[in-house]
Amino acid sequence: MPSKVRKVSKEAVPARSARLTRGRAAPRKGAKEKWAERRAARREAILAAALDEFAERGFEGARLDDVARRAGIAKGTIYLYFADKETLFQELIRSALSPFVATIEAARSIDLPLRVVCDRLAGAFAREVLGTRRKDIVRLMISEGRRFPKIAKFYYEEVPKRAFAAVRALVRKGIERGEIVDDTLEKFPQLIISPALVAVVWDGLFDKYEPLDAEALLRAHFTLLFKAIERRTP
Amino acid sequence: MPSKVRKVSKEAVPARSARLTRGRAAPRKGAKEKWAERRAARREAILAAALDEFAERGFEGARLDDVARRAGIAKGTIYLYFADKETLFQELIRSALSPFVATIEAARSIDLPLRVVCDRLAGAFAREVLGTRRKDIVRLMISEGRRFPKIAKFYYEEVPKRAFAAVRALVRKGIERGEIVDDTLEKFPQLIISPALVAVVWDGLFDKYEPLDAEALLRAHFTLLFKAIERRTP
DNA sequence: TAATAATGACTGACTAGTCAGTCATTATAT
DNA sequence: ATATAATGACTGACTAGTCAGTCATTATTA
Repeated sequence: MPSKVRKVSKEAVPARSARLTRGRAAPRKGAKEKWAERRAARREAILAAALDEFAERGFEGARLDDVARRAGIAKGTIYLYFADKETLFQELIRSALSPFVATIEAARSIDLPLRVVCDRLAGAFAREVLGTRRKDIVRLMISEGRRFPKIAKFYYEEVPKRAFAAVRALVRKGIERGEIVDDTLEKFPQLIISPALVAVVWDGLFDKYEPLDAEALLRAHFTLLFKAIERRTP
Repeated sequence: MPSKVRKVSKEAVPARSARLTRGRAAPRKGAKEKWAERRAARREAILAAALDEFAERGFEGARLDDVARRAGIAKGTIYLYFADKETLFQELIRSALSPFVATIEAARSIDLPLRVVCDRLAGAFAREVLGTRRKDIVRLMISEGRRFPKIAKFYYEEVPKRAFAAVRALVRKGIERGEIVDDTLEKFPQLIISPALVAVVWDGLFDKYEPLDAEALLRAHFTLLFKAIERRTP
């Protein structure tokens, strides 16, 4: 860890981003719900700043002073929205996961050839995870998960458990339709996503030394995989 | 992070494991080299303690007071062997890697059918990495690597770069021999090891909720993989 | 006894979390 | 409409505690 003297990181500071001051002409709306909206917006701002900070320094290394600076607020304000550092971290993971789970559940019921579903998922993963801050969430889980059993459990229930249930359902359907003949993936659904994990880890660790085309990797993976499992048509 | 008050962790303290005091009757040996030996042994003890501590708490979370306690020495002693915390971490990775690299290099020149080599490597990985503290080194690299570019680069040069060179050599040999017909793995050697990475990450993160038989996973992986790439014998 | 190794109390920089006080906004009274 | 009061979001200086790294002292060895 660059034990350098810590830079005072003025970065990304939208200089005192003002209080929760309304900017737009007030539409028909009770004062109460306007405040609720503003609180929600500020909460989001803190979470966004926290993602930057935690992704950059890890849980222990992250400083709430810097989260506050990134969000353009005072440190005390964070504690009006989150009980403590750990709760902030937990809520960060939780909030990032909820939209993702929906995507997973949706995949279960797609009614297309398995091969097509897989190719679409590969694209979606490259676009929606590797191409966004979500990859940082995955990385944070990998890096910090062991030290936060509660969060790890929550993550397990929300992501791999659901994702693997979806994989199993899709594989079963593929077998019933006669598209594929091998049920290994029902036993080890991990085998379908493992190159995706490699892509997440590789990126930002070795990418500088040997760039990796994640989407091509996933495509190659599925090409090999389907050669192995699909009905042979010689 | 269990923000509990930090337990004073008396754990694993081999109660004052004595100074560098010789225990055994002195054999024929110059005083100089005896000292060198003892220094080396103490160095190892510190590194072992450091592995425990870093693996448990991560780089930022690790306390050198605890490393010292685990090693049964005083904190100041650590500084007689390592310049600072970061150097200790770096040397930990470095020392754990050197024996491992030899294994990788050895694999290149094995002269057996590719399938057999792969099965052996799967077993070796399960035994020598997943079954030992080495998996903690891999995990540490995954977790902390981004924050230590120098160490990440070193790791890259010593492990994936060499390992993938070996994979490429083996694949080429397999093709020349007519054992396999697909060169995807030359382009993406990551595909051969990705389930191993999954196994490392899964273990100690989700293992409690859904145990994973790593060796079975790797065997299933190679079975599928070879179905896809080996010469078809219908 | 001299030289070297080890110790552990200590320092100083750093940070999670607190809280008394400020001030923009909203509600109420005139 | 204007003045006054109430609200509660926000602030930032402060506390209490942590921990990497130092060094004067003590122990061991030759």
